[in-house]
Amino acid sequence: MPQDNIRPVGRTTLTQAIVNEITDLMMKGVWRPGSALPSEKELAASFGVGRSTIREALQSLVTIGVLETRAGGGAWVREPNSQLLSGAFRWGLLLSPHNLQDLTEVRTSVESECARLAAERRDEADIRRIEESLECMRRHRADDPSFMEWDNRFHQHIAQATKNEIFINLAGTIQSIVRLWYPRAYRNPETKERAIEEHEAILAAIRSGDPSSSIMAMRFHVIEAANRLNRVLREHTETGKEP
Amino acid sequence: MPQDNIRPVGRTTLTQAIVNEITDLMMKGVWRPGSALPSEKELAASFGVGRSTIREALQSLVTIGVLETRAGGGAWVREPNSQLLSGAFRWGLLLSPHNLQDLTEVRTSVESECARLAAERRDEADIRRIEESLECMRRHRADDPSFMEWDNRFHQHIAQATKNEIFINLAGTIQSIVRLWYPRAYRNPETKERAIEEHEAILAAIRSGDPSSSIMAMRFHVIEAANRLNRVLREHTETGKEP
DNA sequence: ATAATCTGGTTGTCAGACAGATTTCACAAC
DNA sequence: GTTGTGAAATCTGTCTGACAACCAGATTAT
Repeated sequence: MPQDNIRPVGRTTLTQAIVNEITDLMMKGVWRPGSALPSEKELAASFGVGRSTIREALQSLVTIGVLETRAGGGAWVREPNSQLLSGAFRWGLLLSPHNLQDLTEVRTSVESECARLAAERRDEADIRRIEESLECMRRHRADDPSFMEWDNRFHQHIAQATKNEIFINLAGTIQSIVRLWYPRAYRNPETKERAIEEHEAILAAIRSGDPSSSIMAMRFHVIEAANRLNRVLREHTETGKEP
Repeated sequence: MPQDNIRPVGRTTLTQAIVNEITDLMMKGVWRPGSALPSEKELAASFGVGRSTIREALQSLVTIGVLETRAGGGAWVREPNSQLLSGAFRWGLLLSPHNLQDLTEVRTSVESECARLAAERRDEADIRRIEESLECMRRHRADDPSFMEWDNRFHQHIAQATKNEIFINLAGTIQSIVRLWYPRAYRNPETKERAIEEHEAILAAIRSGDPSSSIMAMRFHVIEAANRLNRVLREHTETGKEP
């Protein structure tokens, strides 16, 4: 029997190991959002490492936005707020087309599932919020930043209609990444008109409560949006530089 | 009218300031992917701070995945890859509250999509790895921790067969959360036998390259596994809260 | 009761030290 | 000229100790 799946050769630095330990403990619910971590000295003693190592690990989590520290006041697990999380990743997103394709696949899957659940669970308030977003998109079709903002909210409100916290969070993460890219797509004015049409179809499907047509409408929209973006990127032969 | 907007007061720590400086320089193209950064000592001198501060900043960027360090060899800017994107999802999931039902919904969606893509893209090596995991599950059906470990790898190898790094990471994160609940499900010995049968069906579907039957097999398995777990939890009147 | 002050613990930052890894480079061997 | 070798210089990984700034709660003074 071939030893194909041995160990991923856990060779790593102590600091990164501590980061993993801490995040594991957070996932296990030992430290949940809003609660305080032990002091650096205690952590160092518990893990059997020096304080510098602990500090490097904690600072990593602060930079990512998972923790918050106050000089003299300890470290705290932050409340979930996808906004700030993704802010930390802004600089890394000089995507290659390959990354964009991976992201599109995930987005297609997650958002179409959101659309399905939304069709099954939406209430009056959900529909109203989604409608409003769409209406605002139409009204601001001339103003790119506003348009994108309402486009974003449209998708976010659909996620909220699922009443599933994790989907809401996933969709929020996706939106905040997608948002970094789409200003470029708007160079082509036709983009926005098509987007509005596709959003109308999605809204109609969710309002009628039909899961499978909601999936299809959302799927179509996400894939088409990615195609439009790809076309713009290719035309400008900008090798995907600054956001 | 309340003074809502008085406090920008950007006071921050030196470490975080250095993180911003470095990322700014990277975005300006001073340090491009593949190039090496100055040594920690030089950076400390240039920025006029201590080496610890520089190290905390660099380690943050290593954790995020923007940099790579080699002991004795310096720090390098990494090529942009999907790991950055995966991180965003991972940290988001870490903070969002996870109850079993929400989690099961998300898991069903993500893993069945993985199964679909795996059926379309799997190569010989993928199939072999998945088969091996299943074989090991059979061999360790008496040892709960080992069994769960191989169960985990089975799912992980399916994710790998998608060749989509974001899905691989997302599935892994979900696995590690799910893993917190499942030791309890094994109190019922029948659980493991059923799991093996369901895994066999998934493997067969993926091996035959049939996307839709792969989706169904995975969907069935995830939902059934959740049902079994719920049954155990209810018997023990442990309310389905956090682990 | 309220305000001022003290106090112990905590984070932010620095400096120095040393082990282990890596690169460099001169030098020897073919 | 190319390749292999080994030592030196450099770098990161990690720990320890130190001190200022800071925060929260207890104590004291008004």
